[in-house]
Amino acid sequence: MTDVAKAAKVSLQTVSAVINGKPGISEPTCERVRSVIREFDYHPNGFASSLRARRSFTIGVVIPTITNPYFPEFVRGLEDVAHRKGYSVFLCNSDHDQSKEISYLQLLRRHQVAGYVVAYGLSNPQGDRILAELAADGTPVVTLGTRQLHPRAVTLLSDDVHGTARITSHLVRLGHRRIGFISPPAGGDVHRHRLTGYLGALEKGGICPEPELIVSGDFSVEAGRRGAVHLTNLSEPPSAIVAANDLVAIGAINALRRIRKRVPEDVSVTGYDDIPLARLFHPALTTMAQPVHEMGAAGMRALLARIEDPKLTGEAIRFNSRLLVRESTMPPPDRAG
Amino acid sequence: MTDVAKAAKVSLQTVSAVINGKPGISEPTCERVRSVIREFDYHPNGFASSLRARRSFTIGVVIPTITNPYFPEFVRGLEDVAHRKGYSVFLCNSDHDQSKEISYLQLLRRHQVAGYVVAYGLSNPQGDRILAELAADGTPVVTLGTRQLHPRAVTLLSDDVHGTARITSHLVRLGHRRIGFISPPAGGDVHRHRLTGYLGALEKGGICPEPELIVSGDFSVEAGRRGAVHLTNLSEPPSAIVAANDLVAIGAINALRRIRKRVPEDVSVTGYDDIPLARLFHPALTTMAQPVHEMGAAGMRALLARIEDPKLTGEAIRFNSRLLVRESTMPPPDRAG
DNA sequence: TTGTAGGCGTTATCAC
DNA sequence: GTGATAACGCCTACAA
Repeated sequence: MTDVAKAAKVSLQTVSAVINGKPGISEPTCERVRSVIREFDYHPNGFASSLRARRSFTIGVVIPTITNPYFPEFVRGLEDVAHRKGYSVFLCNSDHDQSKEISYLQLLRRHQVAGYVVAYGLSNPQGDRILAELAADGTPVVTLGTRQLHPRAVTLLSDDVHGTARITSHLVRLGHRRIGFISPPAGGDVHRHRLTGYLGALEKGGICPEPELIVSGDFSVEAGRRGAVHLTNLSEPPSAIVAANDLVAIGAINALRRIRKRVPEDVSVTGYDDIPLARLFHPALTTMAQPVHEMGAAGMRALLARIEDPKLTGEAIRFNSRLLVRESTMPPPDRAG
Repeated sequence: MTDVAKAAKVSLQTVSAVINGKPGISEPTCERVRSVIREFDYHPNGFASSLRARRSFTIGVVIPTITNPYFPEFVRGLEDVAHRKGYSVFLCNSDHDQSKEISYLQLLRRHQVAGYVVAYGLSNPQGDRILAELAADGTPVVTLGTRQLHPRAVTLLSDDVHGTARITSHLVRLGHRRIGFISPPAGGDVHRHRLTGYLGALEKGGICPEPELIVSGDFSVEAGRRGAVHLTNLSEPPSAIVAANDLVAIGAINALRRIRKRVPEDVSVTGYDDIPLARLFHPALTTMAQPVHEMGAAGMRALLARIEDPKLTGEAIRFNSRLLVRESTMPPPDRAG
């Protein structure tokens, strides 16, 4: 920068002003500086400026895994608004690994990111503590999850209880009485909420829940496979399966097909999330659509608002999911069920 | 850090040495410093250290869109090895937008990333120039694409010509004579290579290519839909379709299903890439599997090697794709064709 | 508008 | 092992 200033015969501060588009520089000077910058192929050093300014324009984002198509959509939502406001996103995959999540959080802290977005930090006490500390210190924090970590943090809440109740009820109304449930990872809040919704819907339909119909899983295709196999091996297999998400549903349908069960004729299967491929799948998935992209966008808007104005308090933003009835569900083969 | 040094009654440099795990510090001192760090809840400032050390441990990665499941796999490959060596990844979605790609490249340069990985910078002259400059200056650059940008850059090459020839030949051997082609974005190298492969396979099979069977598209589901509709509306529709990738194939199959064409009974469809869902789809996709994760891992290994030893020269790493015959292809309905 | 001085939090380089 | 001291590249002030 010093060289540029010399070559353009202006002061250092003028160069700085030109680079940062500050007012008070005459047009010809401005142009001359710019041309020298091009000529020297000069590029400002972000470290130095962030160090000095004590602020950065990058947002740290931690998600479990970019490999579940749900998250790319969410990240796009975040990015779209961040980029529009001149911020960029530092994305980290925790891979459902608590220690990795923590090490990324520390990495982000070293990078002095301006704010944090953490999606489904799966009941990680240490990680939660770090985030709560951060929030307490006034660093803007947004979480995608089930509960508010700290009064100053923003939480993106999805209506898991209601959503699961909704899709289970859809099955009940169709006439299903034995409805299997492949659950989210045990121990997490999502698991608890979803289970509550499922049980509530059964109760409302006058169906007595059977423990053997509830199989524990996670959010992977593999969990869907295993769950479906397990459920069909029951002496009295279910006529419908509520899967933890679309990936699980796809895994379940796949396993079912292998053992010559037709979906939905023999057994209905529901997903959750409405990933882009859900409607393209065959059979197209009946699922609860979450406004993922919008959740990301709203989360980033809330985060940036708090970066610009640190006095803003925390809040919980609720998002409603929508039941999408497609091809993977129908009345049970035996309506007498 | 100064505070920590004072409180632990040691010199600044000792604290620095402890943080960076440098040798030459006695165990008790080390422990004392660490405990003070914890007590103060001190966190090193990455800007300052990168500024001073003139190096950073982050790698800039630019991909077209995280929304195509091909890229998450690639990114995971990159990340897995980067993380293992203490580097982190700064991920940017160019969204197939040239100006966005350039602005991200500049952003990364400001962030002084230690190296660049750019995937399919789709024939962006300005972007190519920036990368070539970077490579010329000795900054490690890895591209995933079709040609080497600069003798010092590393290029991850996939065998598009051969791969497309391979999968087209598969269709020819099955007895197909009219084979549609939904192409990658026109004008790009991938387009040219794939087309070459397709035409070569036809020629080898003694089939005269028909321009009307070649429809231009891109890498989206929508392109598959449009392409399939267009092809089936031909007076003599093809009995098989070679799609640009799995997403396109899925779009095509979907459109076909809507107009009551069965896949593969009425028309065979092939994909490319073998995204995770390809084998789960119904019908499971016949496709060319690219070793995407390995490509990412190898790319990052090559990049880190060049960061550690700048004298290393560029190279081209070739990856072979594998034909995976699954359910979406079979002989044409009318073998007389 | 310009020049100069000082400091952001580290690390490198000395001599001790 | 330690303690000073000088950068790293940029920004803010303040006086000119």
